[in-house]
This record gives sequence, C-alpha cells and structure tokens, in this order.
Amino acid sequence: MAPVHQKKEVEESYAKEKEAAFAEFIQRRGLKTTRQRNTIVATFFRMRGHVSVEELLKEVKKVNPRIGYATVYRTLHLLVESKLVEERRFGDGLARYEGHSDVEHHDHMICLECGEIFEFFNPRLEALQEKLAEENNFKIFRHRLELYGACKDSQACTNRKRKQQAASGS
Amino acid sequence: MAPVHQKKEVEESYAKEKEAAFAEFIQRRGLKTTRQRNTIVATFFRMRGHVSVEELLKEVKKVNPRIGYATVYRTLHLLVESKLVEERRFGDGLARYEGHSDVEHHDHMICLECGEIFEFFNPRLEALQEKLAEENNFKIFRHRLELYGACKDSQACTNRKRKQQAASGS
DNA sequence: ATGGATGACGAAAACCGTTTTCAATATCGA
DNA sequence: TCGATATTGAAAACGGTTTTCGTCATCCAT
Repeated sequence: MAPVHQKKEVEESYAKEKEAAFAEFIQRRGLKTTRQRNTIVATFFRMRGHVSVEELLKEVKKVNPRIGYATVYRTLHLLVESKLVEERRFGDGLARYEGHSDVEHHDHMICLECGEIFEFFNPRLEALQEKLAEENNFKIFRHRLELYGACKDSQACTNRKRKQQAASGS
Repeated sequence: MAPVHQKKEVEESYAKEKEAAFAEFIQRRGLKTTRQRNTIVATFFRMRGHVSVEELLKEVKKVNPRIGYATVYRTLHLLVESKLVEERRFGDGLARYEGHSDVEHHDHMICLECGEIFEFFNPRLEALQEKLAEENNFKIFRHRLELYGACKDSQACTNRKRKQQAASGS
C-alpha cells in the first residue's frame, strides 16, 4: 500500500512539466497564452496539497496583485478540462484543486481536528467496490471515498486554523 | 448484503412513528409545535429517497402554499439535529435529506444517466476501511463512499429529468 | 514589424443555494 | 385569557462561483 503521508516534494521539474503540458493544451485548443494564466498555473503547481481558490489567489497576488478571482476561476476550469488538475469537494462548501499525481487514483482521510488531508490507495478496497458494483450490474465511472476523523498527530496538533471550517463539513 | 434497490415502501406507520419522534424532540427542546412544522415533517417522511429542499417545498406547498423556503430549511435543520434525518451532499451543489433507515449506515451508488440513487452496505468494505485507518493511526468518526456510474436500467432509462444535474456533479 | 480580429482580463454585478433579519403572528404556560 | 416568547414569511444578506461588459493583450495574416 502507498504511504498515507504522501506529501509531494515541490519539485521544480514537476511544476515545469505541468506548465509545459498546460501550454500544449492551450495551443491545442487554440487559446491564447497570457501572462496571467502563466502566473496562475506556475503558482498552482508549486503549491502542495488540496488548494482552495482563495489560497491560490493569495499566492498569485504576491506575484501579480492585479489578478482577480475571475481569472483564477477561469484558469482552474481550464486546468480541470486539461485533466492536469482535479476538483474536489469535501463538504465545507468550497472547491479544492489538486494536481494529478502519478498515482492514478486515491482516496482521502480528512482530520477534523487539524484539517490535514491525507491521501491513500488500496487495491483491495478498489477491487471490493468493483465487485459490489458488478453484483448489482452497476458500472463505476468514478468514485469517492472520504474518511473523516482524527489523525495520529491531532492530539498534539497546534494547527487549529482550519478546525472550525473542517469540523463544519458534512 | 442488503439489496441495492432498497426503495422504501412509503408506509404510513413509518411516517407516523417519525412524526411522533419529532414531536417528542420538539418538546424535549422546549420548542413550539406549529402547523407549518407538522406539515413539513409529515410531508418529508412520506417522500422516498434523497429529497432536496426544492422537491420538499414543492410537495409542502400543495398542502400549504404559504410555507416558504425559510421554514423548510429551518425545519430540516431541526430534523437533522433530532437525528431523524441525515444531510447528504453528492457534489451537485445542493443538499439532499434522507430519513434514517433501519440500516445504521450505508453508502451510495449514483447513476449519472438517470439520477437514481441506490443504497448499499457491505461489512467487509467497512472492516477494510477500519483496518486501513488503523494502520495509519487514524480514527474514523464517519465516512462517505459514493460510486458514480451507470445503473443496469440506464440504457433503457427514460427518466432523464435529472441527467444534466447528475452529470454535472463532481 | 503592424494591424486588426478575436480572446482574455478585471471589476463589478449577477447567480444560486442557503441563512438571517425583522415585523407580524402563533403558541403555550401561568 | 394574557403575555412572554418562539415561529413565521418576505425579503435582504451571504458566500462561493459565474457572468457581463468595456478595455486590453495576443497572435495570425499581412
């Protein structure tokens, strides 16, 4: 099983690769390359984890304060369309975006104490889901599994900034 | 395993029982019994499946057209607080409410073709999740598993009214 | 390179589901 | 029955997201 604490190293090469792939997508679509989009995409792929629009905009504004919500939203949609990024919703009412990792698919453990989000993957779990679906003649296109609870660090955890937010999730 | 097509019969006794439990909750809380709340609760427990606010309001208005969104929302919150009802979000951006069935917990298969939502439960799946969490010192408070795909009827399915809506879910 | 058609930008308004406000009304214990 | 207090409903507010619209940037044809 893949380790749960799969915190990506923010590798320059990773970001560069993604930027190139996005540039290619933009061209394939006949869209225009703009400074704003480049800034947003470059910033996004240098952030780790499950990024909200607000978090991303905050970082983006450090580079170019004139960029606003609209462009960030629009660029994120393009990133999703390009399949370089996935949109996730964890029930706190705001979308989070996540760069495709090398792992094809993974599920999430969400700590309600500190707001940390861990990723995991287990083939037996996947197989069992597939089996259950088959038994009911259901064809799975995609699925989502989220475990909400407390991580091992949460007792000593001091990262409380997102506690209320996380705890209010469905 | 419980059958997936677990469409509850709309039993009068079921609704009556829930209404009584809600009345008890209202008293325990020192709240007031009102005609509107009674109407909303009675209507809700006579609907099947995963009810949205709009769907519920539409039915409620057939009984009392003067009842508005605010009261429906407020009453649904009370129903959730009373533990008689659970709130679900399937990623299409609107909340759905579901009366507690006898089954303690269940997961969902959501047909993206016809919008039908099936319930299922599998102990091995639950156990496996628990095992994976334990391996990572994670304590699960609750979880959510949703399989999005196509149900066996979806090829011949003519119930397309919710297709766009369902397909737009995350 | 230059011009111009066409995208893209950004601020602000619109949107949509949900929550809150507030004045009027209903409930229920004294 | 009265009166304190909860509840109601219409409308406004809210928060995240999307759209509008006038201006500006990109990039292809020249």
